[in-house]
Amino acid sequence: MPAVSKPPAKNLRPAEPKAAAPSSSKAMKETAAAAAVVAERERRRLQMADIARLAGVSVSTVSRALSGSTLVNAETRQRVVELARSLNYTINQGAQNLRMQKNRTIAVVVPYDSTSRQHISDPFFLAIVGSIADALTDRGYEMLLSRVDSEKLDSAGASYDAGRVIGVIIIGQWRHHDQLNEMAARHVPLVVWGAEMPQQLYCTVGGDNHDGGYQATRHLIKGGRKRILFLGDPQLPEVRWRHQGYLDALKEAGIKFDRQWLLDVPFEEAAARRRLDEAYRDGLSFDGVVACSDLLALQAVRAVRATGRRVPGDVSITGYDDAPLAAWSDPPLTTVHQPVDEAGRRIVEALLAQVEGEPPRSRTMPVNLVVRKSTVG
Amino acid sequence: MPAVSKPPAKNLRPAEPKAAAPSSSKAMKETAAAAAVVAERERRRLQMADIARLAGVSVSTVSRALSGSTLVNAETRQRVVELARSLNYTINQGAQNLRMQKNRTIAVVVPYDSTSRQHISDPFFLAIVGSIADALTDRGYEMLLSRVDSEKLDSAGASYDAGRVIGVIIIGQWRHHDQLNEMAARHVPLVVWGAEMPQQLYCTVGGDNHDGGYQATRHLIKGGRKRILFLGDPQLPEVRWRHQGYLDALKEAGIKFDRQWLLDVPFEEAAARRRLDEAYRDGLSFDGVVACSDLLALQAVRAVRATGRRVPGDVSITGYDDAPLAAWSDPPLTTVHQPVDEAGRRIVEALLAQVEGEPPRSRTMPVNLVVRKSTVG
DNA sequence: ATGAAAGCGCTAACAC
DNA sequence: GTGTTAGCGCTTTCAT
Repeated sequence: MPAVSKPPAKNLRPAEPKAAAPSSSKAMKETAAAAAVVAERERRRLQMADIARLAGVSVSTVSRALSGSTLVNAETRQRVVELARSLNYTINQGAQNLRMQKNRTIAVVVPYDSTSRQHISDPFFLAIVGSIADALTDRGYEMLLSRVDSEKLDSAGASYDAGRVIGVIIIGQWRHHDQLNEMAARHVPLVVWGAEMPQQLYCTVGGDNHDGGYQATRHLIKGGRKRILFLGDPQLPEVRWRHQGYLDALKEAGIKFDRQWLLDVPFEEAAARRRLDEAYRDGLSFDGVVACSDLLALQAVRAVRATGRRVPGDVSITGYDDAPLAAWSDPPLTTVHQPVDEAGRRIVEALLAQVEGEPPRSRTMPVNLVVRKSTVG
Repeated sequence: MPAVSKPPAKNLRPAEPKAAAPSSSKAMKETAAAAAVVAERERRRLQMADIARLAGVSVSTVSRALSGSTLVNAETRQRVVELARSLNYTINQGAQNLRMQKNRTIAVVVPYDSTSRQHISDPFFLAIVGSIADALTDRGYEMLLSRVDSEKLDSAGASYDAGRVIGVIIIGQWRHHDQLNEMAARHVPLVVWGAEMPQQLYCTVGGDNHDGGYQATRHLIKGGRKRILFLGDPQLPEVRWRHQGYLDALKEAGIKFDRQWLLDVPFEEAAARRRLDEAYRDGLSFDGVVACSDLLALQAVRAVRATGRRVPGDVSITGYDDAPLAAWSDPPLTTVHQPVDEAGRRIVEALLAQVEGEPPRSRTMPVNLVVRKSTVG
């Protein structure tokens, strides 16, 4: 190679020099063993060039061997693969991804709502995360889990813009319809666990909230209840649908809805209890409660019992989600079961479809009422 | 540029050509707007070169501007930053990491044990995952969550070897002491939620299991119980310690342990129930149960009640973990509270210390007994 | 204050 | 069947 065609090599190392390598490339003709020892001593991360040197072949050959290419001699391949194995060498995924323009990582975001304080520790959300993790693992994708302030949801989009992930899953839509729409408009592959809304650009997967609210209410009515409270915050899309189902069930039974029956509490236990106590103090009279989570329902149970009344004797109460707790509580809760296991699969399915370029398709899954002892009928 | 000094450019694109760019570099002097439009139309991911072209500066300048370097003219910086902002451009993290040799992601692995079937959906493990996610987020790290067959735990090490993550957190040690030791011997920064064991190379963070078992048992004894079963599988390190604590409490009270009192069931509900029913059938007589999870305890409650006996009247029962469910169950469980919130912080702390090169330091956190209604005393 | 160019660890087209 | 080399999208030294 004529000297004119290439400037002398310069020292352009990144901050951390990878190794105190001899400066002359000729001095690098060390023996395999020695090189391994050096690499180990320096505690530098092994790389393809090391394997190549040790195996006495070029990096291309190593690359081909490790990818199982038939272009490389079977025996050579064997040797390289075993060498890599024995040294615990694994292809640097970052470099590979960069070169191949591939990526199999999905962001899963659990927003925390500064107002309602229901965050990642919510058992139902955690269960969904688990279910998504399973579905993703099954399909060979990786999951990057993070918490994000729900006011800054778009920071979830940033990890997409940064090429860090190829799609985003958000657990719960809260009040952030607009932010979500914006992300979708930017073509971030996105699936949100929640309820379908009018004028929605993004894709949601969720339970049938209208039917959930309807079934629970209908069940109470069938049990002879006529003054039924609704416990939840209808500002949240999921809750709004449940409330609509509740209203429809009332109407169907010819029961006129009383504004006072709506107890718009956030997903927070203490607030629910306070709100119920207030209702009693205000002389509100009721014989049924449709709550928007199992924990809320149990708070209602406590509030009712605190007045000397009985559940379900005097007041029937339904929960929502069918968390493990619902089956074991006192009383065991009649509750709307959400299909957590299916949820993970559906969410992942919907996301990967978008990654493949298909248009977003929302999906509503059926829910079913599990009747236990917190209601009569 | 003399032709001799450089071979003609060849087409060495990776599989997906990034854009149908004009072949002459002179033709690339498009206007800013046009370029943006093209990039958008091609739906190619924006990159630094695009921003550079649009801003009329070199990529180096863009790089410097975006990193807030003072080496760049304040006004230029402003312009570049705003341009990037308005186009939702974000530095490609993969490329940046590769170049800078940095990485802030941590693998969190929830093994599933094919034998006992307790897997990622276990509420307690999920809660720990949530707690770790919080701690990691707080410190600016990312979390890669995955499930792994506990027989192939070392695949967790692979993502370290691949440079994908800089450390690994494993939730639950199960029976895989040896595999974990191996990983640690390979210097994979590693923290395991579990119990400390003799001859352990890896770092564990966990509750004080001996004390948990001891406190629960002691509480039963104080309540006058003398024939106390232990429900759990002592093959698991955590359970082994709890059992030891149980034995020590018995000995201290001068109660002789009867081999039959050990009901070695895995963390699986159905099995626990079956085992208890068998015990009754075999004529085993007992007045207390120390269970190794809240769910196990509740199964015990059912089994006891199924014989017409009462809890805690005839049999006192303690749980373990203090899951949300324990407070609401029937009866509310006396149980050993595990410090979930602190757990996440401690685990992350221990891991990052290792990443910084410090030697592994295990940590045992205090636990405390929460007395409710499933025991007398 | 800015630009040119090398190289992070890898893959694949091209030459032999 | 194997080696050489360009380049994935960045950062940083060096030169200006």
